[in-house]
Amino acid sequence: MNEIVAYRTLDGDYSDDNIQGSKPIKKFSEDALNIMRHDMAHILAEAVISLFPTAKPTIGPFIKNGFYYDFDIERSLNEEDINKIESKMSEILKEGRGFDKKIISKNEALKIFKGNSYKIDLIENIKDKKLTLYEQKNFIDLCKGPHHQNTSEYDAHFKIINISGAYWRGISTNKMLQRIYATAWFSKKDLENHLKNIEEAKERNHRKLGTEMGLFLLTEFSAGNVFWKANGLTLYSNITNYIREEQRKLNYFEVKTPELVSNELWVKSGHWDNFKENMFTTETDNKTFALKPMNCPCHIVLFNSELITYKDLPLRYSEFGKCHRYEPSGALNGLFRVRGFTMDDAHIFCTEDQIYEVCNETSTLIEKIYKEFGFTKVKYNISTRPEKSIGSDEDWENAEVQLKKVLSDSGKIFNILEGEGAFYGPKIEFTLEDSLGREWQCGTIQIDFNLPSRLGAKYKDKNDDNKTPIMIHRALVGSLERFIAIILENTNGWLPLLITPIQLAILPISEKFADYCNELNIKINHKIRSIVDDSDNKLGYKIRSSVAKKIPYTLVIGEKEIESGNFTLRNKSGENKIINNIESLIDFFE
RNA sequence: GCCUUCGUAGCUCAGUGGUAGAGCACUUGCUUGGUAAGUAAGGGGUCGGAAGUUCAAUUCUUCUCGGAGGCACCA
Repeated sequence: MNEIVAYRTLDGDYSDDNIQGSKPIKKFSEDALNIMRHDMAHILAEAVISLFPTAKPTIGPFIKNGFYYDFDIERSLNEEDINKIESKMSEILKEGRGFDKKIISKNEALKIFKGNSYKIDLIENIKDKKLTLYEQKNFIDLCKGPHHQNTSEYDAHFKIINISGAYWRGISTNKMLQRIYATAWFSKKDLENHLKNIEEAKERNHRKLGTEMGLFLLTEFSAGNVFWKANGLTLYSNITNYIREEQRKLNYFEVKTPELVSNELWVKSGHWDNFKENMFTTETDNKTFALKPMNCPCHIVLFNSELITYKDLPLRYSEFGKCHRYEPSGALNGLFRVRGFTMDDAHIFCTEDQIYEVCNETSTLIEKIYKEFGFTKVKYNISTRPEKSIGSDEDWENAEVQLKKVLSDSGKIFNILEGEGAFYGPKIEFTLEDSLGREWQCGTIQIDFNLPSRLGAKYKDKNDDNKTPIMIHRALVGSLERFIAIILENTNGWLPLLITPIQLAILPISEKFADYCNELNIKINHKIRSIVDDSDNKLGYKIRSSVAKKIPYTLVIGEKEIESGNFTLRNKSGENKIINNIESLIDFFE
């Protein structure tokens, strides 16, 4: 039997043809899995067509963990339909299907797909004169392939995951189609494992953890805005305090600027023209105000209020700035995407020559903070000059070279996203990977050649001439709200000791020891975020309850401890550590 | 914003065209217990909101608000 499924070309595409430089794709490899998933998309399409003969198939690629197929179907599919489709797919697989490749002309293709306007659209947009079809027993699809010869070459284990809407060609003015998402694997075990991972991710959902740990509330009274509870605010403050200390070491000036700002500033900055639709506005005293969607113009207002000389540069303004952006209702997503969020923002004013120094210190800071909060896998992207941009060639060239140098000097491997920079300057983006393998773009360093001159920022150089500074926008974790969600899901609520809202639960074995515990709590709670559970419950119950609240340590206090003066510190897994006195206990948490 | 779907007690969720139920939590009593649920009793809900159909709506219909999963969007 043939052990080669298809080929992988030099540019990474899959192909049936062994073009020069291609690598063979072996059976059951990762690439073969993708091809199998694409096979399954065709099987799905056959199943759907057999159950809904008027349905028009459109496109159906493989994706991470599975595949989808978009259909135009007269009525919307329900749970029952899904079950039927799954059964039908199983039937088809039992019979087995071969995928026969046919090369035909455009005209022939137009004839074959004449009832399907979507396929016609695709065919008309294909440049080649010849195109390929893959034909199976009861279904034929326009498809560049490749496919396995026959489904009998493997066991496919699949499951339909969900149905959703998706615009034809991804354009929101086009018709919305029905997208069927499914997952597929070569073994039952892989499938089950994947389904288990989905369950695991649900268990770790930050909304669930937020409720269990008493962190925050999301309510209809302000969709997209967070009500922080005491524990959540403790967490939030612990993060900002840590960042604040680190910034202080780097000579930042922390500032606070208004949330409500006259549109005069937004008109000047250009935000009014470009982003008015995404800003919350209000009319008061016949003037228009907007909630700030970002902090930069406000920081330039501060910069302009003083006489700044070259001796003051680099000048670093930081702000935990509360920003508001109107996000479409469908975009809101727990703490991940909100309408009111706090940026750990800073704007650093400097000269061209200082770009390297500033970006280097910022990059180091970002690394340090990610590490402290438990993220060690970081990816780096540099986005370069787009077609539509402002600023001189020299400025762009200089800035891009310096950004690249910052990363390469510290031994980082990075991607270059050509032309992906903002119109006002290039940027570095920091993406971290969490324990479930998901990636989150958090930190960013952006050079700005535009806004300082637009808002008239000036400093005096050595010759007493007015110069326009370069401004560097910089965020470390990005939105604090979003970062808290990421860190919660990454740790499943077992937050780093530094930031966890409650570090220690003191558990008296019985009421008799409650006073001792409360006194102990008073002695330590200026250094340790501790609570006493003096409820009338048994020890086992109290332990269970503190574990459920994700409190990392407990101290069990009974006759033994009081007599010996020792403390037994229990961690979440039930391991004990003997501590001799209060000082050592405090040291442990510091 | 669009598609699908959901909204019942503090939390997780059952259920019904005749105004509701469980577990956990909570309160009280008993229990004073040594490492993940001791025990009994009790309180608690305009069934997201509005309108409509009906003798009767939490249940059906429409609108609206909010959530979830996607799509689009994300300076």
